[in-house]
Amino acid sequence: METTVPNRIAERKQRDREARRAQIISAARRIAELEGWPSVTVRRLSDEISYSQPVLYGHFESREGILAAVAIEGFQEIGLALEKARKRAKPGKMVESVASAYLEFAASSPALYEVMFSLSLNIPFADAATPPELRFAFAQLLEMFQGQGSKPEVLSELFWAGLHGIADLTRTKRFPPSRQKERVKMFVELFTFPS
Amino acid sequence: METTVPNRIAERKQRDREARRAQIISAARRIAELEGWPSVTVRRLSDEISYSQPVLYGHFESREGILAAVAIEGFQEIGLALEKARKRAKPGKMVESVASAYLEFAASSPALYEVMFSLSLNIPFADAATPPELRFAFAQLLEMFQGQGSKPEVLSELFWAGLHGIADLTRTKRFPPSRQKERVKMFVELFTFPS
DNA sequence: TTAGAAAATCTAGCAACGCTATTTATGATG
DNA sequence: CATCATAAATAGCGTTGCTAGATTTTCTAA
Repeated sequence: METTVPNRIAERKQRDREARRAQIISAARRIAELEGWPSVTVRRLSDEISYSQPVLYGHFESREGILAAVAIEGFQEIGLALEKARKRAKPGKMVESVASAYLEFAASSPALYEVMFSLSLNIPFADAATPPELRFAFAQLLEMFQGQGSKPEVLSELFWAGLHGIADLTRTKRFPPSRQKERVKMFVELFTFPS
Repeated sequence: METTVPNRIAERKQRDREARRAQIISAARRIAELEGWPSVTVRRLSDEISYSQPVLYGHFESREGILAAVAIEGFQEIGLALEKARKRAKPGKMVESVASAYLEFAASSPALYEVMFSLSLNIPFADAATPPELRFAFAQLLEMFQGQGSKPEVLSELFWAGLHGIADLTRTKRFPPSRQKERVKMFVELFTFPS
């Protein structure tokens, strides 16, 4: 009965640690969304959580490691959003529902979306080291095209590419937001096949 | 007959100036392609052209101004490549030809392609201040869908978005290069309509 | 309760960055 | 040759990501 106390202490320490980690990620995300990623500096983050800079490096390898953690959070959220859109869609409206959810996500958190794809992930997607959050998100798109078509893999890749293209070109001001509704409508038609 | 000599001198100076400007852009592009954009520092560039740093600021407002100039060069080149692909395509193969040319461009100069779209251009695309190179490139896509379909504008936007999505997701390792041929084939089918 | 070990945190500073005020060299003109 | 504008270099400012080493805090055990 002597090891229980140290365990409690260790557990509390770990909870504190995790809370602080979450604080860092949350601060990075908030600042990025308000002022852009260049404003997310290590000094600024250390201010934000009221610790000195080296503490951050006890949680993440580098500044980029922090951005990567934010990106993972983003993939988790978009995965859940797509799953919801897919499952709650009215019959025959799945493609439209998922497409809208995707673009809605990208438009409502532009900085988050930006970091999810600007980070040049050195891990190939097919690799075993690919974060499960990323896999789950893509699985939602795959699921959609399981029944129809001959090549669901390739088809969902193209669906993803199209959505990402629209989101990215809108974010970087290449596409006028004014025609967005028309764009989505026609895009959905492209990916809807007669049964 | 006294103003001819100064004129010649002034002309020579301007030629030198333009040559140096071109040198800067070319060095930036080369370094980026070999080592990535973070290696393209102002100090490195000034070394490369054998001038001190402030000279660079006589040509460009900032480091980002240099990247923007490289990006413009990229849009000019992709515009010409797409035009060529469109004009030389065999009958009925225009979509395939242009799509291949686009992806070929992105794959063969990844750093160049990256800077063309990572730079968050604050000028809206439709704006009068939009660089003509960008306009020309998009005009090639617009031209393709002029005859067919009800909304050529929207259709070419979607075509562009799809290609950009494929290029970007391939560049950031989300798409395995192995399936690329299948992807392009199916993509072309999506944008080919029965006449 | 308290001394000492271990863990956590901070201070201070390095090298590299973008950028610029100031000084120095160059080169055309009277 | 002397003058003066122009072109270029030197040197340095403020900020960045990151880290070695000093310092404080926290836990353990006599």
